[in-house]
Amino acid sequence: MHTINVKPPEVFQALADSTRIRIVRLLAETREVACLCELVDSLLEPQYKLSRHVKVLRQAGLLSAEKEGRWVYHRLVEGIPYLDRLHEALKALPDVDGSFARDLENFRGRMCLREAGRCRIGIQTPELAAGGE
Amino acid sequence: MHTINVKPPEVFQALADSTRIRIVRLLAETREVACLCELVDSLLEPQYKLSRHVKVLRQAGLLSAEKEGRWVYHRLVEGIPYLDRLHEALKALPDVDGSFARDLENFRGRMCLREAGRCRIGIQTPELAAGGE
DNA sequence: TGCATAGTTGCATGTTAGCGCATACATGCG
DNA sequence: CGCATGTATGCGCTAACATGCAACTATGCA
Repeated sequence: MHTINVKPPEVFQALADSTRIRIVRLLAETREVACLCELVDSLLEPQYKLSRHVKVLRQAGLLSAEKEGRWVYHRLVEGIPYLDRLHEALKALPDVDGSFARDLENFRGRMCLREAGRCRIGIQTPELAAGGE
Repeated sequence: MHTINVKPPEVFQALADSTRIRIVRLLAETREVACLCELVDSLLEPQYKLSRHVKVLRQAGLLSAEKEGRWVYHRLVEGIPYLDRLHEALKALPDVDGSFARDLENFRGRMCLREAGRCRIGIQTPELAAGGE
């Protein structure tokens, strides 16, 4: 079910967007699993937007998704040599304006709201649930 | 003169094209320097096309160029952590259809035509010099 | 069974990107 | 100087992409 066919341009194309880089970078740095609403509260981007970006990453073979009740948890696909090295490259990216540090801080704070290791609340910034800021 | 400002999306965008991946992969694998006509004869793509792609890679900070008479030699930018890891990722890419092996073979063959380590001939496939195949 | 909520997706739109063609620029040689 | 040759680029076209809006699906709880 997972990427048997590797299309390099598609993989890099998937990372050719700042929002998608933020998502992957967050998951690469923390090696965590995250549902969509946790990503929304971390990146402070509209839900439909992140939903679509996550889909692109999944289709490129970078992420895998696992449904759990109403929530869908996303994680990095690991164990594939060129992907693992790509993650290393992402972790080595500089954070000139500190925007990634902010994402990371939001994410860690959001993780604290989990119960029994799972997300039990929804989006905490309502105006992002349907778009707009 | 070199990339002081790092824009991650731009870097990955530069690799989000099969032709550009072929170029970078060739240079990463061989750690060689190559002029444009050598790339044309290796990838068998029109000259104007590779010229433009090389420009994109240069602007993204992945390649550096050095003019030498009529020839312009291109090389990988090395020594920057996230770029070096990106090269590792590229070298770890699978070559399912053997197309990269072909590029590599063409490239090595073309290198044999150098005199004193420099390219002294032009494009050997005339129909590619101005485009068309 | 009905509602709230997590997540997905069709549509319209503005923007960007790659390509082929032709042409222009730059350098070296006779 | 003028031509041959390696390289770069403006133009027009077409296709792909990111986004906002709104509607839709899916799951759990009262």
